[in-house]
Amino acid sequence: MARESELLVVSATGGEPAWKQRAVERSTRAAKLRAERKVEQFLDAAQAIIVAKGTTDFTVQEVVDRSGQSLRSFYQHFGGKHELLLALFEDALRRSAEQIRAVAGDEVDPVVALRTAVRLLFESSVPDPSARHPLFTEFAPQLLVSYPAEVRAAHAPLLEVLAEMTVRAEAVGQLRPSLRPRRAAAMVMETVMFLAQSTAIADDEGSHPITADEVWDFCASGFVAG
Amino acid sequence: MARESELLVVSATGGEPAWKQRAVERSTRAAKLRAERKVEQFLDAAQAIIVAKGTTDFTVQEVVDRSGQSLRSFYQHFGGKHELLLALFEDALRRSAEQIRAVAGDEVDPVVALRTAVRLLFESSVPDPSARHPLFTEFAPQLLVSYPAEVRAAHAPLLEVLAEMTVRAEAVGQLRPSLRPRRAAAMVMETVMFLAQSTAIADDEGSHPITADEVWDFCASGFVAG
DNA sequence: CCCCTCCAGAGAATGATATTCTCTTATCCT
DNA sequence: AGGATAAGAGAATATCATTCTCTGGAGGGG
Repeated sequence: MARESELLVVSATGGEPAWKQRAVERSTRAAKLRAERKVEQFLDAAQAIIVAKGTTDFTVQEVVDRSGQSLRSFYQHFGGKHELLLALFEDALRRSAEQIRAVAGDEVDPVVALRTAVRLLFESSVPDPSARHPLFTEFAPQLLVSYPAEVRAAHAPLLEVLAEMTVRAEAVGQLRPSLRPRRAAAMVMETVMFLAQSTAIADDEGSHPITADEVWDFCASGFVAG
Repeated sequence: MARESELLVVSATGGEPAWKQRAVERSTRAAKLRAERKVEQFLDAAQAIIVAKGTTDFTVQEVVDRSGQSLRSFYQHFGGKHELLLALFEDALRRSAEQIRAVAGDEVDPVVALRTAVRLLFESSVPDPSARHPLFTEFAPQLLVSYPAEVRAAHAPLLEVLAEMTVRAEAVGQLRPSLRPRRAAAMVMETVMFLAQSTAIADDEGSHPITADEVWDFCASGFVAG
């Protein structure tokens, strides 16, 4: 078996022999590229299905069919449907964070930046059948109960953007003194996303449909000093 | 057939004959009682399973077995599993509303009452494996996407309690002027429940676990005048 | 008292999905 | 080229929810 000589070489060089490292690296890189391509095909297919059906109630089979690949391959790249959803969710949140940073990143007044961020986030999070921004919040709740850690990880980029803003706000004395800035950012993020979600429960009679401005108003007077 | 003479009698008396009305009434009342007993057995069984397993991922079969009844009967009393969940959810929220009213109902200062309400609601909503208060919020998200109207209805009693408080707060000038009181109550309710939910996503490293006081603090400075 | 109807128990049948397995074919690396 | 590895096709399995069929029993009307 090669295993033994490998071990000997390893102990001689303190690692893998260079050629092997290179080979493995090349091999894994190629494999990784292939895998990434495949994964993206699955993600694209799922995304397309979601916008087409306006819901996240798709079957794995649909994704497989649409991506022109096989179940076999799907389960080779994803631990299960939940990983696909998580990937989509993560991606959507990452893009949302980027968008926010792009639009509000160089605003000098941190409170103004936060207002922009809250509005954008709210609008991205409201379950809107118009496809521009994928309705990624619809499945977040389900994931939240089953995979809290992963959801937390997915939230990270967004939390980062908001935290930068609340930190700046604190620095210029615009944050209510008793609040830790990151804590405030987390609460704002979750509040905005969840309130956007909750618009689903109340757009029948004229009473409810909460707006981005209301949400901002509600959050803001919770953490803006004064 | 009896049908024809029934119709004659009906047209003669402007309704059912009294004996028949009574009989039907007695019969339907008995049936209703039986149905209620059955329904409660199912609800109790489900409740017990939830606290036993610490999750809402039970099967209908488990509920049926535990309640000592039959699938047949289950679907005779519930339109589906979701109705069972909804019933449980509704019940839990109703009880929570009652509890809040009992504890904070005769507090003169509406802001103090609201603080009590927020704390109680938060503590009832946090997914805590300790069984005292059933962890009813876990399945709310799933229901929210599928049965928004029913969820809205389930929220009603709680919303009512909070709305009474915000209305009183407004009356004594303790509510931020730009906020409509019922709107504020809705946002507070949803924020508290959702933030309690979100504690699930972050109780690993020492950073997160949000407390009831923090949530109160966050909400309060959003709607208390000044 | 007997029959008849309706309720409900037991559990098999169905249907939808996720997940795994088997066999075979294509692809890539050395 | 040759061997490993990925991947396609799709059957098999597992898990549930939901429905169906058959059956027994209890209560009420004749």
